[in-house]
Amino acid sequence: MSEQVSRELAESRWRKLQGLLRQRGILRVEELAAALGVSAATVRRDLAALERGGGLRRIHGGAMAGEGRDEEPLFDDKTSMAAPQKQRIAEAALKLIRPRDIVYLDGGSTVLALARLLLAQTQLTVVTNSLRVAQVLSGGGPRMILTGGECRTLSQTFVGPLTRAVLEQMHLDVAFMGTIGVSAGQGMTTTDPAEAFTKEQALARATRAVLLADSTKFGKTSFVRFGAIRDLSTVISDRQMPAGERKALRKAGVETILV
Amino acid sequence: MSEQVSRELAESRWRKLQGLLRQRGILRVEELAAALGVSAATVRRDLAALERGGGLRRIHGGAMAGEGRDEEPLFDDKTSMAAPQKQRIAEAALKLIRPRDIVYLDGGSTVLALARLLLAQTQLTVVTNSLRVAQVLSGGGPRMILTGGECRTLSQTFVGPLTRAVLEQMHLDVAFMGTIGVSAGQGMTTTDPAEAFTKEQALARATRAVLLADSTKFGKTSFVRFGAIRDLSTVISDRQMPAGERKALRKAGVETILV
DNA sequence: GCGGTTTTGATTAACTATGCGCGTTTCCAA
DNA sequence: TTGGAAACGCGCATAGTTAATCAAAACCGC
Repeated sequence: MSEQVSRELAESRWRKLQGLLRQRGILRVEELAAALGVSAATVRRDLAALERGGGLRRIHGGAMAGEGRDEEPLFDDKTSMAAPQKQRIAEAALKLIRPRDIVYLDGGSTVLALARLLLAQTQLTVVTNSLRVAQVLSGGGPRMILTGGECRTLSQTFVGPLTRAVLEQMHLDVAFMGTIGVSAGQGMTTTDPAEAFTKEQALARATRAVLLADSTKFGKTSFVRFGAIRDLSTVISDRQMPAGERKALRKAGVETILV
Repeated sequence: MSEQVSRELAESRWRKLQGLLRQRGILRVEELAAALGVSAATVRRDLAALERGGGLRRIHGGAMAGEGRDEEPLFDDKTSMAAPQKQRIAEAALKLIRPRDIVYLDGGSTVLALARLLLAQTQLTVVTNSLRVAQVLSGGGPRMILTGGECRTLSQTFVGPLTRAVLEQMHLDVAFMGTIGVSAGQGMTTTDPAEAFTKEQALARATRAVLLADSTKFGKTSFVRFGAIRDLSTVISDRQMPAGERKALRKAGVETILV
């Protein structure tokens, strides 16, 4: 170490760190070290300190934002950290948004990636029933309205009659939906009836409905159905999407974007 | 030392120092020394004095602006333990809750401390308009219902007509409220009209209303009033609470608990 | 001016934060 | 299940920061 005249203060580094985490959701130690200009050891120490404070969760190889858990089979670190196609799907979805739209964001990790991209927007209004989306957007960016309702622990979303009552009063320009499974025959399906009911409400209130579903979701069927293929305006997926499903979408008049 | 006649008085230096800090948020000791034209030793002495006064926080290598604005103490074990009386107030509040109550939790850091204590309960229903309370309770514990509405960035709470519509449908057994200021003459006051409106809704829907306010809140008046002393059933504070205020509470028939 | 007090600046010893090396743990894919 | 690679945590060395001490300068009432 020769001469680091004005080294950064630890507190301000923590701020940056938390900011980065909020923005990106999940980051590896090496990325943080590079972004902050310190060694990996220091990043680990910072993470340990901040974790004690409760502002983030550490995982092997990095850290993730927020206290919210991940619904799905406990994301294993590497797949979710990489998750490049979810990111690309989110970026494609961003292009479907017009400056002053009222946007609905459903739960699910792909939609969450879109939420992070919306942090930079300020003219938008975002409506959501997802606690994790709310956390991401709570610091600023677009106007954010949460539907409220009863909290479903597993998915970290709000559902039930109160949610319905709030959604009924709204008009949505475009709704971005996630799903557990989707197929030409069964439509979209998810695990929980209350969740499905809320999703249907959102679909019904929206002028355009966009499904964000990576290719692994196709052909899968879960427990409860929440709408048919023809309710959708657009589907965004990746190129591994089965050809048969794609054909069915075209037949139903649904635009398909592959990234 | 051939100094000028008009040597700077310590007090005016303090004012400059605090001004700089507010402006920049975070500064290192050496920068301050240069800006003020004194030695680093003097700056440290000043910082130590001002920290005792509470106007700022010292950190290794410098100082950062105090909690002049909203409190978001940037989770750090050192700072979070800086409020033992808030913890004690929260513990006293816990005793007022009965097993199957429907509990409303307002925003504010003291109420947040109570939320953490409720994590162990499972029979309760918690209603809140605070995103941070929702985060704390999202992992489990009591049934949690969020009111929804538009997100106020500064306080991380949800307010507005949607919030009202949801609250209107509810009955609450006990509401735990925070406040910016409270006094016998002015009642409770807060900074934002929409926030105040939501607080009034909650007060109106609750059988019992409990104010959690450490002694520094008494005698303070903020911008918008949200209810009178007599709307409260109980006030929980610490022993430094002014005697005059206490007398006024007794006169209004409000129970007072000091921890 | 003159002692006594207060404030400031310099010096130094103790402390804290950081980076690096190394042994241990965790993860993942044969 | 097991082997290898990546990630982790700990100890140590170092540089930067702080608190303690002391002396000089400024202030103050007389």
